[in-house]
Amino acid sequence: MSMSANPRPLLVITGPTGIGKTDLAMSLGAESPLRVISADSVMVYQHLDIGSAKPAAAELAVCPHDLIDLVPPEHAFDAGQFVAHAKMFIQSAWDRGQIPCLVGGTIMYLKSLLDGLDTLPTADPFIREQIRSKAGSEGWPAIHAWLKDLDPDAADLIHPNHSSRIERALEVRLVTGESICSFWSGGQVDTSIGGHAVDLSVLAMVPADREQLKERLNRRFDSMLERGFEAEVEALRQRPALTLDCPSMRSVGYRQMWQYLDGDLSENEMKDQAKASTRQLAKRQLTWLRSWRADTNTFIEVSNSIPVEKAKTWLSGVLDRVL
RNA sequence: AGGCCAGUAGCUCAAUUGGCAGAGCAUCGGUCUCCAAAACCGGAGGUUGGGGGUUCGAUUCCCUCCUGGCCUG
Repeated sequence: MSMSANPRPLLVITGPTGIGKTDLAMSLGAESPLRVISADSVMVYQHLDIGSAKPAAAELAVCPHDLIDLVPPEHAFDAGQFVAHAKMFIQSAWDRGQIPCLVGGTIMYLKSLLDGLDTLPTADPFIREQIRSKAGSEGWPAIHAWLKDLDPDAADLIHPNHSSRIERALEVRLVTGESICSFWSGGQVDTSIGGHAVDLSVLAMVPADREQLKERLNRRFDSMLERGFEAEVEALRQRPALTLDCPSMRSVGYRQMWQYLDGDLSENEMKDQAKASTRQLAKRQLTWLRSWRADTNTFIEVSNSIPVEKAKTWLSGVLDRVL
């Protein structure tokens, strides 16, 4: 595939949960030929609406989002699937003469797409189930010892308690017979999309005051409850294949509501833990943003209102350059 | 009013016979190559309600005051 001479524009709006990414994208999209593509590991699931802060149907009618409501909640979506779908939607936007704009706070998805993912085998549900059931009876340090036996290089890099990374490394070793380390190219990944180089502009929204963001997140969860979040989870619980082990139900808020409906948490515990998990999510997202592309991203501070004018200035600067 | 119980980290609670005040959660920082709203690692945080006494040494024993809860009248 030959590389196009002219890079094609790709926008990203990211930041911690609840900072106003979606609202800002819709404001910008009203005046420019943007096509919003979600980069959110929870909005991708169907029927996770209130708790994922998904835009309302009326808003989506005005400003369509790709990569929302893509898979049923029983599925395990992952970074690899995100990259494949996102590339397709970005290409489609270009083909229509639109500017694709990734909007979301799942930084690992954005990083996987923009910095590239080495060619590793995809997730294997059967192998994972075997690993997990063994871990359930013997504990993760025992699985780590198993990995150390098969792939000492990978085991040395992974803490004995770090279940997800142990599982992945072991999975790759069992499926391919090779160490996961042997697949790492050290950044020599092709990051073009559909054969086109990407002209990337990232806008990162960060809170001017963390306490203010926390208060907003607390209010947002209360508002979700008022808008029927409990009923949403009740309805999800009617789906036979959906369990607390599914990634969709392990997400912030859904997990705690599920436990509350199971009778494992009191109402106050559910609220407090859901809010705390949301704050921790925002904290981890900010940790990502401090290091990820810290030199190339444009950071704008957000306090009480969404800084639409600043973003418009950023956007017009980008458009002048790329069009 | 009297009696009893309690008061230890932001919260819930440990601390053997008087012997280096700890844990979980929250909080803060970090890690991250296909579950990432996941999983994990690390740090900080205390005049043990106040004051006094005994003791080499008091969260622990004694006195007193304060606060909260329960019981009796």
